[in-house]
Amino acid sequence: MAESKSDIIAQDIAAKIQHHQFKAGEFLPSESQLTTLYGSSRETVRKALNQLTALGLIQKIRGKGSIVLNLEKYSFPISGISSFAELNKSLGMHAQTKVITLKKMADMPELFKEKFPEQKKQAGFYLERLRMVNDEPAVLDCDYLFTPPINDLPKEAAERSIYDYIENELKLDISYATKVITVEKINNDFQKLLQLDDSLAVLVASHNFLSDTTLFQLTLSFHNPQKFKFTDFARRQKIKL
Amino acid sequence: MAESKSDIIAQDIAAKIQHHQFKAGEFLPSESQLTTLYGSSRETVRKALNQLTALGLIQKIRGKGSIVLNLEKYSFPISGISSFAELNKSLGMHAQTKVITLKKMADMPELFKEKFPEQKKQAGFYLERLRMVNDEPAVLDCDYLFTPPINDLPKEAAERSIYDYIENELKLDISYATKVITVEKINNDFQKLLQLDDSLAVLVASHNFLSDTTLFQLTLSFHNPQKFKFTDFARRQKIKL
DNA sequence: AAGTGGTCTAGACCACAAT
DNA sequence: TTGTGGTCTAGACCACTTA
Repeated sequence: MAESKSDIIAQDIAAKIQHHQFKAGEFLPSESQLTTLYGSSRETVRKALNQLTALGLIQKIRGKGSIVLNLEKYSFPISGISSFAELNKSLGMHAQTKVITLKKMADMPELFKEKFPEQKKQAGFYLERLRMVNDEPAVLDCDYLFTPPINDLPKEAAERSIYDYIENELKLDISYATKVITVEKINNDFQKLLQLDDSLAVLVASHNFLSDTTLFQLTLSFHNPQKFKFTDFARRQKIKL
Repeated sequence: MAESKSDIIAQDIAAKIQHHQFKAGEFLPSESQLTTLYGSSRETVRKALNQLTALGLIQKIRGKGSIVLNLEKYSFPISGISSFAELNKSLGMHAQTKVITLKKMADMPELFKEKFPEQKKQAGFYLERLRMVNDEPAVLDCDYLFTPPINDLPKEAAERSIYDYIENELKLDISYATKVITVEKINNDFQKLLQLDDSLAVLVASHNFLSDTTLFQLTLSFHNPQKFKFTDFARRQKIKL
């Protein structure tokens, strides 16, 4: 992946925090110590530490040092764009994916036209998957992947991880996403699939982009409200918008 | 405030994007141009651009330039720790805050003990506020502010903005927060206050910290599900956790 | 006074895009 | 080849904490 030196340092320190080699509440080695430890310049070390700060792994305190934050205590943040497959791996849940629909279409299905009215007609793949956690339906994921740049989508990729397929097979660079979380009424079919008593579900709607700003995927995730949990780590904004 | 040079540059460019002086889909001046424009080194300009990248205002493309992203199109992200008062200002909604309860306590109310069972007994201020948007109840905010470091909390501050009070009067440095969003049943009192037909509400529970990692505030925000909307901008994670 | 993080600089070299 | 962003460096100076 051509990782930079600062990424490697960040990765290494992150792993050591995860494995409690650096413990919560304690200080990391000082920047000058890390500089000699990793054989790099101070700015490079600082770049790595800034990544960890943004993730909520550490907090830097001027004059004192970088303290390791207690993640587990406040429910660990799952931010960034994470796919379902990746989520399972990092948490250790018994999860399963059932592909309900996978088909090529000349235009988006009605559901997407309704939820994303600003989108123009475009060919793509429609994918519907039910996510089971501990053998109970938890999430219904509906994806629409635009056909350029996604020209093919094998069923195996849909069952395993489309992000892995897109990044490693198609060599596309997934970069960022905008997400909107709301509570909505859903249709009977979906209600049955999710085995809900009520018609209300949590909807996470997202636009997903490549690094060249191409919109390549729209997603509608319908969550069982009882099982829905979204955690976030946020730093106070310096820049006023 | 002691703003750094890179913060000023970031602020300035952000403002120009907001005012459409730099338009969505177009490129910013190149880094070397910005360097001469702001009379700073390239690394300082890059630091500013990195902030804008993290916020989702721009996307950098190697060999081409930094492109301004279209925020409005995909519902503008309100991330970071934002207070209700600040939110109103940046969006332009007619909003109002009614203080229902404000009292000093020797220990947390039952509701907080239930939702934050890991917390020990500690004195503080309990604050209950109803947020009205367009004259309809939208959010019920319940706060518990620990008494060190919050030793006093005037009613005016609660009505206006406790964050403004904490930062500008008490001179404390609010730094980060962890948030968890779930859907929960609420009690009858809250249901009436929010004028809900159903007993389900969206709960945003947060731990709020100062820059020295002190936990100073717990918040339980109960949202009317019909009016709830949470938007997020997320970049793909390089570091695996 | 010594150690820590915060900021800024000037310059170097690389990778990629456009021509 | 030229211009763009990506990374790294060595050094400087400042602000804060601790002793």
